[in-house]
Amino acid sequence: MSQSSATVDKALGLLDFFNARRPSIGLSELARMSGHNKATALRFLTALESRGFVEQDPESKVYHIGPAFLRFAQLRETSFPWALAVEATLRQLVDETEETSHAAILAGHALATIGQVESPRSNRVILEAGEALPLHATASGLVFLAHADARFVDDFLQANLVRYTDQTPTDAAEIREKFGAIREVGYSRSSGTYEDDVVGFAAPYFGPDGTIVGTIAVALPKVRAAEEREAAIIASLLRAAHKLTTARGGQPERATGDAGKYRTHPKEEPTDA
Amino acid sequence: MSQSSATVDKALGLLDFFNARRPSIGLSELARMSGHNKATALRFLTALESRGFVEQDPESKVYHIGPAFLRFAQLRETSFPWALAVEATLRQLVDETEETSHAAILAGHALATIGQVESPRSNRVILEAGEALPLHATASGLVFLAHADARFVDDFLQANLVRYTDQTPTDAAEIREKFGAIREVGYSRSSGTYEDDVVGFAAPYFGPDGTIVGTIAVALPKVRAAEEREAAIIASLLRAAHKLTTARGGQPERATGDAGKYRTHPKEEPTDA
DNA sequence: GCAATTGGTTCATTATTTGAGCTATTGGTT
DNA sequence: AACCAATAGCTCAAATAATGAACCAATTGC
Repeated sequence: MSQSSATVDKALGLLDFFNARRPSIGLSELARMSGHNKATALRFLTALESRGFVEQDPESKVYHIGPAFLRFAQLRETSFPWALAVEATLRQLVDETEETSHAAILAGHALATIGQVESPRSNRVILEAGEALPLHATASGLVFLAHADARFVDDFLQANLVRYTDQTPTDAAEIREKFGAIREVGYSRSSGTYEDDVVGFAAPYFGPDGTIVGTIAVALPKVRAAEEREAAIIASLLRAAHKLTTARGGQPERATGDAGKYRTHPKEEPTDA
Repeated sequence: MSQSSATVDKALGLLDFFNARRPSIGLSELARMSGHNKATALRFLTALESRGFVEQDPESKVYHIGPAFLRFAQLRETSFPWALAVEATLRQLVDETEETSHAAILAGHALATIGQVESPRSNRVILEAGEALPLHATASGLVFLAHADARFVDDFLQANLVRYTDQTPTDAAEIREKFGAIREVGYSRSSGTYEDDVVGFAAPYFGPDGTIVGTIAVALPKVRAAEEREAAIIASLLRAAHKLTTARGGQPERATGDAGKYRTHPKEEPTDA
């Protein structure tokens, strides 16, 4: 097994408890949420704070996401200016579909939203900015898994699959069954698996070597998901995904693409042979 | 001394080795740069990677800043939407001065650039995006120190002060001497202390409780720093800083998110009384 | 072919993290 | 005012996790 610092991982894990609905968290609360001892949580927070990854309000003592992220996000954008190109594509996709669209790439074991453009309609789906999308409960996640390397999928599916709604699939085998069809048609559709009353479509875009890079998706209120609209949305979506693939010099999918570092078939047989 | 996890701090410190000039680093190289053992560096990188803080190119094996930063930067911006307002102010400042301007806030023990607008002139100063500005060697840093809490200043000045150019002040006492004058006039000027041939002006902006939040600055090639231009630039700069200060007074939501825990004037006298 | 890189792994030694329990402070209730 | 229940933060012995020298295996340049 590949090594990894447990302490560092735990500390970084604290950051995942912050989200748009909960931008500020106190020490005891965070310790309770994360299951760590208060002293431990404090030590982590202090370390994170000294590097600007969290910030503490001097009055209320609560912690929130720090300014260092602005710095590194800038850095990443200048080195690999994706988000901007993605933004343009999303905008066009919204023009065509009139529904909220977003793009994501893999960050750890969930998808990180790297851009979002909202529908012009008043009744629209809104993603929380900076939200981490669960792989098994969203159209984006499923389409990603369907194109990801087998080992990555195995790793992920054996973890606990959170049930967000009655529709959320939590059985690994059941999820695997969808992959074939998704790869076949080039997109995935999900309905109410993450949020009730929301339908999502997602398609993958690929890197130069045919590996999946990320996903682009359209989300709309279930009430607007009439059949003929869906066809049009899917057409636009696939066009947008193709655009992202080629914009990066990517190749439209190899038979079984792999996700990042996870090779489909390593030279040696995997450990558990 | 306040506690903090040494391991976590070391791991996070690795990220500081990435910058615009060096967006990708290999394992051995990073181990050498950071002074850590290869095995240690690898464990840290693996932990960072699993959370999306770094990303590894599957071909070349080099590491670079990961996508998680895009996610958290979005999150921070929605909770504390600064960068956008700052951007507008910067743009106006560049309109008036025709010189590159930028704004920063404290992130750990350096200033994080949260926005930059470049001069329209062909010979202009360009900041590396996502650069961390050293507190002792830049106009922004000095003006920040001049308004920061005494304890914070003590902490910082007793660390090693890197010499970037012949002009870089590295003597703590010498640096302290400037603070009075800076507070007096409301801005700081530096010339060639970080980069040769660059002159910088910086002014502070404050939170609702009078603590310093961040700095706004103008940087120009030394050859253009004629006296009458300087006066105009300073006037514009102070106006811009004032705008940022007042703009934050009418912030919706609770007035959180200031430059860390350091009060300008603590109730008690600082430690070295 | 050889030499010098690289990324990644192993395992005994060592230093670090850990957490129950402590203090101090704040805010709300009677 | 006294009291209670939260909070943030600190201490120190016990347990655990980090560490690093030596070791592969694979490239790369000669």
